[in-house]
Amino acid sequence: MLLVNTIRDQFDRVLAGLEKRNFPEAKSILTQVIALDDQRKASQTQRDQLQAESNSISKEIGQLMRLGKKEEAEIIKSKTTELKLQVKELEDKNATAEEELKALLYTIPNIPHFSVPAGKSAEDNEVVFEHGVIPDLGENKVPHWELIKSYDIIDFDLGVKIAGAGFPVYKGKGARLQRALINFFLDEALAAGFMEVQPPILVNEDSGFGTGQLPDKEGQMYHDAADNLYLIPTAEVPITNLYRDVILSEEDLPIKNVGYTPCFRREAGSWGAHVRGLNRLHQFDKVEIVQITHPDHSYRALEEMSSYVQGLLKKLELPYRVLRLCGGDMGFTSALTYDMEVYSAAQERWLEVSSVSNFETYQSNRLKLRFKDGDKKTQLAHTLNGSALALPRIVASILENNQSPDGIHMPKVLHSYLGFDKI
RNA sequence: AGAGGAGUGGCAGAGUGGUCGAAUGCGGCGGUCUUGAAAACCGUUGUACCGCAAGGUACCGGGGGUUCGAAUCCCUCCUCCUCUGCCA
Repeated sequence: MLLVNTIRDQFDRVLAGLEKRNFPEAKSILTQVIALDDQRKASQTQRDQLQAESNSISKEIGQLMRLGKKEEAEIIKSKTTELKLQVKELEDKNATAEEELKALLYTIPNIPHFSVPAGKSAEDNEVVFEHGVIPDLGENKVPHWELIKSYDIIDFDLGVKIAGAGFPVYKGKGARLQRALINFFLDEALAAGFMEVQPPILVNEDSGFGTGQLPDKEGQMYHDAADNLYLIPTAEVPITNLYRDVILSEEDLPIKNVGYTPCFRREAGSWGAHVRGLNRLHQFDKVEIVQITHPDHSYRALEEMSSYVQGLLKKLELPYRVLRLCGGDMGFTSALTYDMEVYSAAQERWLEVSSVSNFETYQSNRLKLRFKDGDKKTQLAHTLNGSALALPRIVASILENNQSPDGIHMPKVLHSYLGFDKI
């Protein structure tokens, strides 16, 4: 969430940013935030004053008691009754203001970076780079949902039987392809200086709030009510929360973590056309990279992460393009997001396989993720993350783009991981 | 899962109702001394909020309560340790 001080000090910039996102009633909400914060400050100052008075009376009573002057102590005791009532009242007022303030701040998305284009929907995203040649499959192109059937490598019906729609079962070479991709992605990330972590895939409420999935995306996550835990929609949640309530030292930065996890998304209400086969699932595998950086270096880190992900796509020999998301299409918590899309030659469409974002201090403010700078002052760090990569659509694209009469050829870089070169 | 014990500052560890934000030791930082280093000695060393500042307030696992006053008493939740049970 945004810092109230940012809203105060850079009101116009914040307002302009929210307008770029088409955030409604921005001005009135920002004004409300400041008013609530003023209220909060006023009631706290008052409370603190009265509490100070009450504290000093208590000390006095303590001294009188020690001297054995019980009667005098009794007399001034009565002075505190009124104070206590007032303090209680102000505390309630303060708590209410704080709650309202927080609730309001939760509704405000991050401020877009200046380079983010204005726009309402995915159509306004800006293509910043394209690479590779789109294969021409001619008349014989077969979509991946048919390929997986004819080669018997991914079984949706079996998944329905044991779990439900959107939970595929990978079999034989299909399963081995999953494992190969995961290992390939992890090895690449290790070579690029990321430290591997294996986090829990169930997280508590605090973690959900820390990275911003809660409160607004509650319905997107599977929830275990018995223990109040959430199945993670992405490894971003547990990995970034590793650093919740942490004060790092400047030398620790940048922190670079990578983790493989399954991801779970309810995708409530988002089924329809274009979601056949592997295009959208309730459970899928993803390798995620996370960075925690000094505020001065976060955009450099974002570019690094973007080229790192592009490097993976090049090694997999997939045609791809990079989009800079527009204000209207960007995630709630992000300041700047690049989406990487691969071309799926039988579906004849671009599929998002990675999303690389800089959250600046939006997450770290919620997470209380800070570092001590050179002047020994604590300040909020910047958090970033990106998929590197999400598997299903990569698989879809590999299958479709490399199909041929004699089978599906695997990208060279995977051969040693797979133990075969063709399906 | 049951029984018992315990959670205090970066770490170790004292403190069981009142000048306790918290002794002491270690570590860290600054300094004296030294050719340099070590040792010794002196000083300093948590976080957040309000305030221009002085200063004030809050925090001793989380939350709630008792009290004029809570690290200390009560309730509740969480976590860890030991024993018993169960189990990949």
